[in-house]
Amino acid sequence: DTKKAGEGMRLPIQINEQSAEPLYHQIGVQLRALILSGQLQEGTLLPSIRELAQMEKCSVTTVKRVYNDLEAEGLLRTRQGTGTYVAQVSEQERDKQRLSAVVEAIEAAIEAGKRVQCSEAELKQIFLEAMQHHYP
Amino acid sequence: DTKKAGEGMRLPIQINEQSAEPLYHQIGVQLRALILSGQLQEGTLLPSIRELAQMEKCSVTTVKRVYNDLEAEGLLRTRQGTGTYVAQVSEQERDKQRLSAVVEAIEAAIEAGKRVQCSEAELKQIFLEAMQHHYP
Amino acid sequence: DTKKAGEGMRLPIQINEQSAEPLYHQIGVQLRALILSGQLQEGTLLPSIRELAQMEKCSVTTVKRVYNDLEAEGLLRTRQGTGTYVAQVSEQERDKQRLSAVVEAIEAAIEAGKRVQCSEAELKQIFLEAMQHHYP
Amino acid sequence: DTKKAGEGMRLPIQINEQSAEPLYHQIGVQLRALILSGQLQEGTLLPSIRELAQMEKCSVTTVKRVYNDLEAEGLLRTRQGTGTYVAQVSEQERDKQRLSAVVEAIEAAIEAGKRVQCSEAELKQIFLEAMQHHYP
DNA sequence: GTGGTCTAGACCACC
DNA sequence: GTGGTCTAGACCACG
Repeated sequence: DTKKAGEGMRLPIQINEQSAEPLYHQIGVQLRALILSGQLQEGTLLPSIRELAQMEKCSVTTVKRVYNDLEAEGLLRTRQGTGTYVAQVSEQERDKQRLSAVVEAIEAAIEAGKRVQCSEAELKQIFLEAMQHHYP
Repeated sequence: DTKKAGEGMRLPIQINEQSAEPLYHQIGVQLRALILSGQLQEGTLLPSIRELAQMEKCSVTTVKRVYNDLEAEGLLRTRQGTGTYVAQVSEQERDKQRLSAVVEAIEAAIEAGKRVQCSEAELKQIFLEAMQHHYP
Repeated sequence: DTKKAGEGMRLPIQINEQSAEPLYHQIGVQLRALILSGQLQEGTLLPSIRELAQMEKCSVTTVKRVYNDLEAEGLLRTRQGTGTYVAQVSEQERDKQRLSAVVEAIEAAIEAGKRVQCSEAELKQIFLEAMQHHYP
Repeated sequence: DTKKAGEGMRLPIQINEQSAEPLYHQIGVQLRALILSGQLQEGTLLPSIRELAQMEKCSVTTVKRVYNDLEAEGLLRTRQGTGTYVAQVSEQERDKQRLSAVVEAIEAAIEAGKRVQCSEAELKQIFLEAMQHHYP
């Protein structure tokens, strides 16, 4: 009961070559989000490390590192000779993890605001303005 | 008209040993915020590199890098033999820079939310909840 | 004097999908134990490679490897066209092999204990406690 | 308050070249045991990845992987430019982890015994005999 | 000096 | 075909 993805399966992952953020981290963040948001469902077969490496124009080792990290987090399941699958995660656990990165980022933003002595109103205004750009 | 800070001047800068964020970056972010928010006024004499290194229990080269970076940004000015001072910055320029880090952080948070397919309402709720913790 | 097993013969072999242990190894360990403990007697006809592969939902090459390994150990015998049988093994040889895996596992456990500087008493307590769970 | 280890610090780690066990795993198991058993105390500076690689005659990348894994487990703490230290772990957490590998190994041994239908007495005898060799 | 990332490629094990 | 390990070396970032 593992869904097979087509051979040419393409993950919507975008690499920003300009960014100082490490490659494996960029890929990891996006793949993690795809799983936690349910865009990749349980049991889905991911591209092989070689395929994804080719797609993202990076080394096989780099992709392997991403898969390793996500497996350590319990989001992926790897079987030698077979491939790498989206692991079973409890609905509860997934919901918990889904927003954790967002909450952290919001907290960080608010702390940045407090460091420059933003008022509550000032922060809210910045937030709402940014939201209008993203959810018009 | 350069105000002298006492020898024992202490900057309210906190290092988080646990964080993976580089030392020079942690210090830089906080010192920049102190200047941009007006907590350190124009002309104020900062602690010498050696003094600050001792206070923060880090290497002098680390502090040197921070002072260099902020000088390059035009926030600090170093005079040979006298020390490092908070530079003159136009009100307009300061206001512009003051919130830039905050805006960036908010943008990053919203993008993290979109990656896991947060709705507008969901994001707003997370933001407001976090705000309540910081501005009770 | 070779006993025939019915076509639908089912071996009590359980695959653990979660384990990182290779499939052929999981199957091999259990089949070997069935033979060495006498639960499968001399001359018994085993399921065909294809049958066992179907039962365990694995590849025929995996089962083939298991049969090959056990044949190399002298526990199985394959006759072209007829199938694979439990081989004749001297009582003495079987007794010797039966406990070898157990002894090895016990040794490994004790060495793990010594690495974290377990006392003799500590190790004995752990062992006895675990035994109580398995032989209540 | 981090204890400095002498430059030539040598860890009592033995590699078995014959074993099929991966290098990074062999090193990891032993280093983990040194920490959990208290032979390496909190704050101790470990050999640099290059030093340890030279000592164990393996690649820097392999050592890095070990340090990464143990850091992910919370046993090590790494600071760029500075080195790798034994992390602070609560007494309680350390005690819990210290025996977990041992318990697992004992469980595995007992299960191996049950597969070949060992009696309780038989298993106990094997265990006690093995103990006599290790704690004479 | 330290660690952090990335590569290209080798060789092996599993299915 | 798949993943798993390991290497040697490059280049960068931090203190």
